[in-house]
Amino acid sequence: MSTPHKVSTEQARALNAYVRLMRAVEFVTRRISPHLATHGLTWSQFEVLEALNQFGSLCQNTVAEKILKSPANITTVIDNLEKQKLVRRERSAEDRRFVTVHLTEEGRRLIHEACPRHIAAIVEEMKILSKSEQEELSRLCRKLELKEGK
Amino acid sequence: MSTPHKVSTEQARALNAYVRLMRAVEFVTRRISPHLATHGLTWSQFEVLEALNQFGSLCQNTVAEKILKSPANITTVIDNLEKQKLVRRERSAEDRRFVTVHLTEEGRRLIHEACPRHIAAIVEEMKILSKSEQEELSRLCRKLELKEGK
DNA sequence: GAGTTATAATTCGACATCGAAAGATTAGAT
DNA sequence: ATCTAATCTTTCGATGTCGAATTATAACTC
Repeated sequence: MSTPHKVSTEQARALNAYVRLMRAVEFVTRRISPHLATHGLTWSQFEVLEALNQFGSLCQNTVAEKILKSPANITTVIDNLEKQKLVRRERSAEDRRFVTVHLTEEGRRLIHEACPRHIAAIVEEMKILSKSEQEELSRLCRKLELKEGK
Repeated sequence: MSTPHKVSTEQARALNAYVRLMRAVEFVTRRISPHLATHGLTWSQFEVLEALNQFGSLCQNTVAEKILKSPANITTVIDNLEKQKLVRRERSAEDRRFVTVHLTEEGRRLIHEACPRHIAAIVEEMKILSKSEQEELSRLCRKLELKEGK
């Protein structure tokens, strides 16, 4: 984004930080992703399984919140996970609008196998940063995420 | 990614930094994106137009490198831009394997209109961080991006 | 209890994304 | 000159992504 438009020094600094941020995520993601492919999982599928493993069975709306995706999207991801028999849908008895999603035994086995490797891959990526650098990165990113001043 | 798996303190710190990083990008992107929609552009379409505006006409392979996407993907994005008459394809005369992509007048006009707003939106997001924080973020992200030690 | 409003999930259409395979073209080797 | 390898683009199939409209259900109001 270092554009031909005239920008002040301050704007250039902000833009540079932004571009670096985007590129870092792009490259880190690219290096981590292959680990998931070996388990036959896409990124979103992994995130859904992980959320179910961590929080227990959830309704689809909650899954969407956890992995920061739209409900419409969750439907298709769950569809594909169900085809692979990694999760099971269950229409709630009390309120029939809700669909609760459960891990199957198969799904639980897979995520228990994939998760440690995934964590290891992430740690491997981040350890290029020192302890204090990791903490500083967390702090800065949290500020960007919240940005309530907006 | 704070998982139920046992992780050491060091792993937890690395994971936390990673999750913060991902979420920050997710939220910042979400807040910036609406600006593009007002110009009828998707994220990728904008990136392609911007690359052409910045570097001049490029062949598709180069566009793919600039915006960090696969060549297969570029084909469809350019297809959609061409439908809107924002870019023009031209088979290279010297080496007919290459397709050079040019901005049309329409495309140039649009990107000149959209770019400043986009930059403003980014600056608005990043200015929650101080000068030195922006610089530190750039430095940390650059380290993550390169990570040649791998 | 009938009508309104709210919420959960799905469907639909458009676009993005990638890997793999295919097609076209060039460059290099012999 | 011909064969081979490399390179650029496209096509194909699968998945993901979203907003908007739709369906099903529940809760609320009067």
